[in-house]
Amino acid sequence: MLNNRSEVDLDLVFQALADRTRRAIVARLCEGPASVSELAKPFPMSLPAIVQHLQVLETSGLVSSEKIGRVRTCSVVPATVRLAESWLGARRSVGERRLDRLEAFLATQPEPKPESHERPPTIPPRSTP
Amino acid sequence: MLNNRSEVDLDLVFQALADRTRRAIVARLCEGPASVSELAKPFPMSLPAIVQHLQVLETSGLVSSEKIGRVRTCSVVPATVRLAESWLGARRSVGERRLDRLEAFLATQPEPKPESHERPPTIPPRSTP
DNA sequence: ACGATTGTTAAGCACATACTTAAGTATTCG
DNA sequence: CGAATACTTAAGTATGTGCTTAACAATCGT
Repeated sequence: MLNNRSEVDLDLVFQALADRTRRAIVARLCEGPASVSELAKPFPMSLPAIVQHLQVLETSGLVSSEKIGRVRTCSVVPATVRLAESWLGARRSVGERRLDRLEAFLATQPEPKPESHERPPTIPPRSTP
Repeated sequence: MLNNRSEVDLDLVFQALADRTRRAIVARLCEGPASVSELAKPFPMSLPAIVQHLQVLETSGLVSSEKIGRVRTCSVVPATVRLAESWLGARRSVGERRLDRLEAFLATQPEPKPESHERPPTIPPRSTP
């Protein structure tokens, strides 16, 4: 039902967030609503490019906008930010459950041989053969 | 500094998450490590396609893997999941600060008697959950 | 009414993505 | 050894993305 819809939405939401410019726009809108040209000002690209980014953001549901007169005012949609955040939170909590189980297991072991468990992302794990 | 690097990483992380199949792989790996063909089993696509998805995930830092013998074992990298989550959390908290400010402002308004026919606020005081 | 401001639409281009099939490489097992 | 297993690599293809420039509204101040 809404599971399917959420999945579709998440595609669009994460896709929208997968761009530095769009993340900057979202960050800016979190400080308060802004017009299109106001949003465009910091970026070294054409205004139509920004409009396209805004379309992506609006299609994803991260941003909403309303045009009054000749100025379109954009705002962030917190619920959508929360949607993405909660997907990640759900994954993390599962991982932590697992980590808890691992720790519980290690607590039963007599020799606490320290192993690194958190590495920087791009560095491959040390092989322990 | 590391800000720049984080931004670059976030591009890759959100891009990696912007695909239903890859999110399902991450979700599966949050339950525990798995081999490539084990990961491929639920999906109606070729094994090379899954390998390509895994490369995207590994490049993003969301997944790490190690090959032992002929089987490659993949695991999730919780720190990277947290990286994405915390970016969203930071945005959300800014938005909530704003909402707090709005609510504080509304609290200072003595008479909610609407005698002006100004355009009513487009965003209601309390957001829908 | 005129011109400046603010945004929109359309077309096009270079490059990236999500697959496919086909063929190859190790590694394990009988 | 030889066959099955578990990937890996390469090449091709269709579609999507992130821009650009050019031309076109609509609205506002004077």
